[in-house]
Amino acid sequence: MATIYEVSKAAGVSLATVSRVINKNAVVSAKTREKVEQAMLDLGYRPNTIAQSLASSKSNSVGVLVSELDSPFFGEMMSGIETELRRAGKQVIFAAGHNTEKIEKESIEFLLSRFCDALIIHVEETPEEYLQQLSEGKVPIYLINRVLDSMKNRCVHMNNELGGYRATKFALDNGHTQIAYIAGPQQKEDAMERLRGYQQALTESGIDFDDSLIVYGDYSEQSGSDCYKQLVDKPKKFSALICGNDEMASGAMKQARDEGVDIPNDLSIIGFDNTSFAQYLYPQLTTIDNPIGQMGQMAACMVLNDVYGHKHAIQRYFEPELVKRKSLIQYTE
Amino acid sequence: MATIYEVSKAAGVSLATVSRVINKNAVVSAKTREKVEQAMLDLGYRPNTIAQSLASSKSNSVGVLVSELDSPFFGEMMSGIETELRRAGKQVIFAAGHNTEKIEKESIEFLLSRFCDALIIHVEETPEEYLQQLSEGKVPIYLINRVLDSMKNRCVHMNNELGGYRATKFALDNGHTQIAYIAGPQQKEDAMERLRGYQQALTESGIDFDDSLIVYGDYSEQSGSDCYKQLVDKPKKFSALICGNDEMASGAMKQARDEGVDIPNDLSIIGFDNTSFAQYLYPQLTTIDNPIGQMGQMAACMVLNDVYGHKHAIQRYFEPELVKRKSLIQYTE
DNA sequence: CATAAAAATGTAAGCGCTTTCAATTTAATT
DNA sequence: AATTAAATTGAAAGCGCTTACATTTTTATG
Repeated sequence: MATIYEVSKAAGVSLATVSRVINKNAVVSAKTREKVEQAMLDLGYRPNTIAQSLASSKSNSVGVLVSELDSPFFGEMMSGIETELRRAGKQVIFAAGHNTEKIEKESIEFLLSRFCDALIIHVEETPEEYLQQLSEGKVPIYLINRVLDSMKNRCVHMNNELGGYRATKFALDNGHTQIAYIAGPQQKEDAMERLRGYQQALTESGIDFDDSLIVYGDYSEQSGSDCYKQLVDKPKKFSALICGNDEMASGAMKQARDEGVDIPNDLSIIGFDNTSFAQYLYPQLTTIDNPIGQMGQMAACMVLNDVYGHKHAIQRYFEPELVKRKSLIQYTE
Repeated sequence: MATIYEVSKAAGVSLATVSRVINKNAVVSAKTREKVEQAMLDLGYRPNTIAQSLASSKSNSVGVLVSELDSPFFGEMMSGIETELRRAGKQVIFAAGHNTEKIEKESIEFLLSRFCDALIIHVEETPEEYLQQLSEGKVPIYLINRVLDSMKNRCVHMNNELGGYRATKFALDNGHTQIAYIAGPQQKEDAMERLRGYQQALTESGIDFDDSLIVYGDYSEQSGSDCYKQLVDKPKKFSALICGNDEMASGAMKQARDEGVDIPNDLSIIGFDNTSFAQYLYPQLTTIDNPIGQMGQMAACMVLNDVYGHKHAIQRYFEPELVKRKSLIQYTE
């Protein structure tokens, strides 16, 4: 592989000049630029990124921490990030935190030890203080779906409450008034926000919401089934069921069907996230789209702007949209 | 950040000695090792991986090319690879090829330009000649689900034919004799292998297989629905349907249900791959497990052995197992 | 034209590590 | 104790690039 030295020889200029045309950061006369470019072409030269990194103390790589690599949700997020960063010639390093504080921390440290220029992270378990402390370090960190006041301009998030609201509003608009809710875990902020949206929509419609129509799962499919059972055991009836995510919606649908209820004719269901399998369910799941891919892309753009001097338009706040499919129909007595 | 130089000062030894204890590749007396280790601890020293790479011309990173980052199948594969490589402190760089020859090539070049020590790739479109040529280059490449004679010992693959055979055998064992098959695209080798397994199982059971019970899709869910329609339009009846992958199985199930057929009571269905959504389907899909996660892990182990001198046990060949769930039942007249 | 200012280019010192080869210390042997 | 072999250690030359600073060339100005 040709080195910058050979290029400089071939073009009859100095190392520094070649470096300048590579990096386009200092002015080089058109004539010499051409000579150099021709030489690079002739030699099939490609800069050694490692040497560039060492000399410039920029690794041109950004670390990304997700909970799981094999999840439709994080898949979309990774895809959004990778597309944007690769277009800019940056390298992306993914690591998985497996929803464990210890592993999340190790992953962050692994990423840092590889001299990432920035970190984009979506973590559940890492305490705020640690993030805080990290954000004061040399490497800028960007948060997805988590907002710390002290670093607001490096957080991108979605309005979960609005999502819960829109799901509920849609059920109400379709004539449902007895609407049950399977919420995510109470200690998760997003779960509580979604639930608040549900409550708000009901209140707004003048419907007293009834605590007995709310149960709490853990976002897993199994818990969706379990919660459904809890719900039907209660005296209170309902014609629509809103779930804190698509997994639980799937579990609830299965359980309901096993108990002989016809979806959507006997019961309407709405999920949340618009995970890729939502359309594989039967009936196809009406749900709230979580624009996680776009959010990932935005985080990437923020990194590109802040760290590499690009000028992308930035959006830090996203609103979830309703995706109408087949699991909810008009309420009929 | 402390450098190796400061460590050497603190320990009262030379740079070379510190380097030796870091890399554990040359003998250092116990006494000096201790001194150095203490110094590293005191200074919170961590080697600069970039400098290490430049000096050793090893980047300690391996590139991985998948078709999509947001796919359950590749998700599992990536997860298997990442787990194994990170345990070894190696960095993984993922790139997506999007099933396009051009992008696959660009991705490979991107990975190469980042000086990966090895490449693990799962590509569909890249022609054999290019892979061939690549494999003759400096950077070793490892193939998943594709076997080139010239580099057999760097390929890991699964017996697709056996998978098709086992699916079909299971249907036969459950009394089905009229078994339809929705195959993947004819130009894909794995699709044809799976189909061959189907044919072999039938032949072995003394059943003439009937070409009119075989239709070809493109592995997408939509094509599963379409193929199902084609199948029922034909005069030939069938009590079981085997699909070349889970997506098409899902499509077929949907279409069948829309036409009023009850699965599995009227029709049994088997998929292939055991994608994560297979258990979200209703009824839960009986399918053939594709151990893609393990295969990824194995590819990682091979890299670790060949490139970094580890000694992992290697398995290059995998057999797919049947996963019994609820979409196939005993045949009853 | 002479001169100063601006633009372009070159020189050379690192970036933090690995590794070859030589020098030194230690252990083994007679 | 002298000699030799083996085991440790150190010195120094890179790895391929960036960049501060110096130098040269070009352009502008009076």
